[in-house]
Amino acid sequence: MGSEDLRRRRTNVRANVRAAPGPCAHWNDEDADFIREVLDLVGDKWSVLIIGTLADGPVRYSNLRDAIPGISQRMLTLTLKHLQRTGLVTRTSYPEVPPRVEYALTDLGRSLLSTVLALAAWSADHHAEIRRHQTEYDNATT
Amino acid sequence: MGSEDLRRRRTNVRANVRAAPGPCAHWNDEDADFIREVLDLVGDKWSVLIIGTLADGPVRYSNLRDAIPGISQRMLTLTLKHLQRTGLVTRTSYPEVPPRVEYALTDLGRSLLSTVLALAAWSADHHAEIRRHQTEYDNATT
DNA sequence: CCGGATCCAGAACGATACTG
DNA sequence: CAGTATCGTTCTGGATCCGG
Repeated sequence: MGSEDLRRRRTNVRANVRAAPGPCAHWNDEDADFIREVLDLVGDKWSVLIIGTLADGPVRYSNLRDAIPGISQRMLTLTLKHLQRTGLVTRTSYPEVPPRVEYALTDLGRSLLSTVLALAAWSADHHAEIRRHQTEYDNATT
Repeated sequence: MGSEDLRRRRTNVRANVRAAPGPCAHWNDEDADFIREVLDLVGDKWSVLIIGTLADGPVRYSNLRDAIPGISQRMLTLTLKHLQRTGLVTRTSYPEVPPRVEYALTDLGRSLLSTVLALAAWSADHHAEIRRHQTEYDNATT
């Protein structure tokens, strides 16, 4: 693993003693760290897809792989580990033959799901407007 | 192609092949694309910080740079362009000497701010629990 | 004062092959 | 079935220098 070792992903960048003015009125510097941790967690390519797929109940590894088009086994495993480490999903392996492993959302994961759904709703509501701005911007700069 | 596909999907009950599985019960594949666009936009290292800093009103470039500790000029410029392209912020340059440029949130940007605040609240509420899970996971795997 | 341009290290991601 | 190992590519972000 080495460079992708999970526990070293967020090497702490503390020792920030507020030399600068508060960046924002809605959160302080410490809160900013928290939200960035969550965005690092959820802002990657697959996390929200996996969380959404687990919304209805436990799902097996291969079902996840099939349900999420385009994901590689590597990223599925990696992201699941990541989500498991932060306590959003649980992994349960049943000692059978053939092996069976189920992943499920924890209560914490479900609570995040609801706020992610708000973001999804915003995306659906405004994607047309976003597209309009984008093409407008692109035309203005060419 | 339509009716043939439909027939095939119906007869796939025997095989364990979910022909075109929606990945999630809460959004379809197209919605998944939208939310990923928004996450790509907002999930980077600086976007939310900038949005938060602009929450109270227009801010000049150099004030942004000072208010956001650790950001490089390159990333500030880049991220601002990105946000401007999607219509979340506006850029207004005043033809003065010395030059002055102000950035401000659009209505779209403010609407996103409110949903981002929900995520920030979730982060603040659960960061302790997350930390606990992380150390627990790390201890279990060593 | 407000950037643009360039270079570069490291991280994220994907493809493929292999294993208990 | 459910992963791990390894390699290669692409992308991100920081440092630095330059320009209007």
